[in-house]
Amino acid sequence: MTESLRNRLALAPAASATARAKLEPERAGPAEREGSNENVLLAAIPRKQYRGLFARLEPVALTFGEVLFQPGDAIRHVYFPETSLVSLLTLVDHHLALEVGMVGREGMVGLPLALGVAASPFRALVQGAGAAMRMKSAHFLAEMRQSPQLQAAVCLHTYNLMAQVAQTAACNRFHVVQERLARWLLMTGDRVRSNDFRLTQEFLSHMLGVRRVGVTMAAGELQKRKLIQYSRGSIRIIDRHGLEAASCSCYEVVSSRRC
Amino acid sequence: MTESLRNRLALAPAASATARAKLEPERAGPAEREGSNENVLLAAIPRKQYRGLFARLEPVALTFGEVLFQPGDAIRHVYFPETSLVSLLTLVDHHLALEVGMVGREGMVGLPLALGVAASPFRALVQGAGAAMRMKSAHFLAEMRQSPQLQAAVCLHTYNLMAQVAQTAACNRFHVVQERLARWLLMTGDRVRSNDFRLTQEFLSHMLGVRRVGVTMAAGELQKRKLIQYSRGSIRIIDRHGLEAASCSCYEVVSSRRC
DNA sequence: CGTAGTTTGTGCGTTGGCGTACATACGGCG
DNA sequence: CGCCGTATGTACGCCAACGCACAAACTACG
Repeated sequence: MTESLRNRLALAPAASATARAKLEPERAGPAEREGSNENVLLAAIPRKQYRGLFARLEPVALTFGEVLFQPGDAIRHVYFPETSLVSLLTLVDHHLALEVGMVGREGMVGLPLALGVAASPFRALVQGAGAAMRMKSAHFLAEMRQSPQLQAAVCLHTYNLMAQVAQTAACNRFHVVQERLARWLLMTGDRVRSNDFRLTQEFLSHMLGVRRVGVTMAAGELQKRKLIQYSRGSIRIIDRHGLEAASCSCYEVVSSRRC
Repeated sequence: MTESLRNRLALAPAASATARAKLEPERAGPAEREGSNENVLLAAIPRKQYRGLFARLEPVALTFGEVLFQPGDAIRHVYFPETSLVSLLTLVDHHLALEVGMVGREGMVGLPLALGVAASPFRALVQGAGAAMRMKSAHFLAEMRQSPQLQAAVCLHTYNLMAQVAQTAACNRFHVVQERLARWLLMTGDRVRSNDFRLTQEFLSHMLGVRRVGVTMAAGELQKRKLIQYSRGSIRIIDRHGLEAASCSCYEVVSSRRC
């Protein structure tokens, strides 16, 4: 049964329609497109160039559970999350998925294109609904050629992502579920800049690559320690400092690299 | 005891002097620098440019156990392995190391420099003694600016490395030691283009992030199944096909990406 | 308001790997 | 040749997580 559930999620990872509809719909509006919610990579582009660029950027509202790429898919658009959050998953044995990185407003989805490869090795799954900008692949490549600032920002993001993926690898190897869960919640909280989000334990189990029951017990323990609070698909961080203490050192390692 | 051993290796991962000396010394000579042993990235540079480049390339013999970078170290040189093999390790909790990628003649060590960051997040540990070319960081950056071909090759390698790290992450999460050991041996064999190499189980345990005893048992099983043969620091693959069957699917996933 | 579907909780037995300790075997060096 | 350091093998208790099964609670919708 667990197996079949995993299978379902791996092949059609969208949540149920009802679950989708209620996930932070108010964040998806294009109203907040400006200001500090702007994507960091786009912000790196000088304002003069940006004016021309703007015509090629298309605001999109990403919905929870949406899959932007599957491994091997041709990359037609690149995405620049603003208030949204995208998970990068590695698939293995055709039915298991593991999150290896997350991309928010500090990065982009479709990075391989910048490296000259038109296919992603990951599944890109929208994990936090919200706003993003997107651009056709050809346009993005043209912009890259024109803007050294964009190139530099993309390179830095590539470096950070690589470091994040590697740290996640080690973390998954050495740390127990509870620590990893705490880290995941903190990192997600950082990126969506909010302390509560809507996620089921089932979903979390696929991110962390463990059984759903494992999440239940880890989350139960964290709740008992008054660090988080949750019920039926919503989780709230109520003691950020405590949660940092409960998480493994990987959290500060990754988040301190933020530059 | 295990702890203290790990500690020792983490802080001073060089093997004993005797172990070092005997590890494939004949491969380190600069004699084979030419031809199909050449590094793939360097090979991407057109021969005209290469002539000028050559003056800035310095042949070096990498010895087993040598550490090229520690995490956070400034990158002074970049390395282009030819017959040598370098492991990239993520350190965690100050005493545990885990291999997240390996770089042979298909890549370079010091990649972050190409991304505009002068520090590596990894430890780079020479895992297969042999020849390499190296270049001062400043020279490498200059070459990058001059040669679009080199840029493209480096980008492709970045992509491949990212995919490899991610696959390793998932592999470490889902597969048992025996499968991972088989995969590791195959990947190493591919890169040094040989079926036997000199490595202790202790060393392997740090690559795979498991106890030495775990390696003993996994290797014992593989030997019982006539796939490998080993004794006192040397391992030989005697049935490549069988070993592929015994390894997890990650091997073919990663090695098929080779392009 | 009740029912169906989703989400969370609990309870097994099993297992792969951990930490530790100690025993054996090999091989280079005096 | 014999010794000592290094490498490998074996053993034991332990635990986190596994796979599976089913119970309980909540919510949305008819």
